[in-house]
Amino acid sequence: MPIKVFIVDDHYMVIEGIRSLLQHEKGIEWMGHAMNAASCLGYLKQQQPDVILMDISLPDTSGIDLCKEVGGKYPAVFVIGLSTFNQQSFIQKMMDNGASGYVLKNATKSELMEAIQTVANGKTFMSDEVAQSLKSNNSSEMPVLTRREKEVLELIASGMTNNEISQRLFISVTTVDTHRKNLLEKFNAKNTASLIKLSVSQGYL
Amino acid sequence: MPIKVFIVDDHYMVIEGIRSLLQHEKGIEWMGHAMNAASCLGYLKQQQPDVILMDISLPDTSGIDLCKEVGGKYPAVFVIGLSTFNQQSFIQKMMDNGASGYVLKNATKSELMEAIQTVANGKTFMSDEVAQSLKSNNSSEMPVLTRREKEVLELIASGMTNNEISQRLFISVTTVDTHRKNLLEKFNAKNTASLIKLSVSQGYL
DNA sequence: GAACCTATCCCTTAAAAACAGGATATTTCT
DNA sequence: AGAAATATCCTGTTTTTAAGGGATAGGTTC
Repeated sequence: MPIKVFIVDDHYMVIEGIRSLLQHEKGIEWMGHAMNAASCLGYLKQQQPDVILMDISLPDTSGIDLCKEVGGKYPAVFVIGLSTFNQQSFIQKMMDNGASGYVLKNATKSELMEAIQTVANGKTFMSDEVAQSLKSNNSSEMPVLTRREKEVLELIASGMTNNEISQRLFISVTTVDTHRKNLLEKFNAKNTASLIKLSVSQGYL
Repeated sequence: MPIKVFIVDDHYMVIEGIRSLLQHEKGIEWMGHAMNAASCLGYLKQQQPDVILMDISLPDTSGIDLCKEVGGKYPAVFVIGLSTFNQQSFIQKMMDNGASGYVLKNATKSELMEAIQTVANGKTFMSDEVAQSLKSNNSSEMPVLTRREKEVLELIASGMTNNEISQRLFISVTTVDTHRKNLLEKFNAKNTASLIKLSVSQGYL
């Protein structure tokens, strides 16, 4: 029984590439593709593949959120994250949201095949490169932010002062300052400049 | 006479995708691919294609630098920038360095074909989406930074204070402050936070 | 040689952020 | 119900930035 594979990616060339790689593979049944989250969910109402290759960046919802939704509604469908970025932040988020694997877009055919087969069997697959970057950087990376902290962080990045933020959020300046203090601590940042740099590079902004 | 096309991209799936799109196209001669700048330059010593599709992010040199080098050594070879990012910063840099076109990785087959044919005729091609994002964002264009300003910008982002920067660069604190002042003005930023955010998102950091 | 850019330096003042130490509600989870 | 996490608020002090004003010297370009 062949493994049914579906792909969600907004890059036509990547879809085409994967199709050309997998189409004539034994053991793989090519189910088609979607170019955004909505059409993926629409497709899943009709048919369920065994494995979905899912880009993390999609035009409507992010692959990270889509992954969560798919996992909740269709537990039998396994998701493999697909991305250009070998960044622990994205990989971590994707796995936290129920992905069974993560493959970079520079993966070889055999790597991709291995990933699909492994995941279809209910196991977890991660290419060596990815696994390594996760290990090397899992010590103190990626703080967990509260909703409010994220909100404040975004406003800081947009150039607002504590005073302006406090007015926008209807809270006191001292509260904003506390959130700021906590953000600095969570990111282990020395000041605003490094805070913003770190949060952008880790995918928070 | 078919147009000779070569591709430089470190993503196997994209290479595969483009090959599958172009391989059987009339008027296109598929020359092969390179997965990094070095092997691209090596290939060019032997043979010159008419058009190179070039990813902006490569493992060794950036596509932006490679583009410049290719343009200098082989004026008859036209380069089309290829990227996931529809970011004015990259597009601008690529075009400044002599690219004849810019295509996103979600381009359709016909768009890609049009790009190749247009560029092979010595004209410039830009997909609508890209052209639009260039137009929409040319008001707050990319500021031109001096060497010293870039240096200071990086040190600011790393979390150093003016005092620390001045010691590192062996200049006075007031000088650092002036550079900072100029940076804020050039980026039209209100404060450090937005300065860093803008410079990261525009590819300076 | 004049105009222009770059880098350097200086001053002042007010605003903002960092740092240190709290306290008290309100959710949320167990 | 109680613990833990989250959000809120407070009072200080010290350091850092922002924003305003200028000045000088070396280099490049026209």
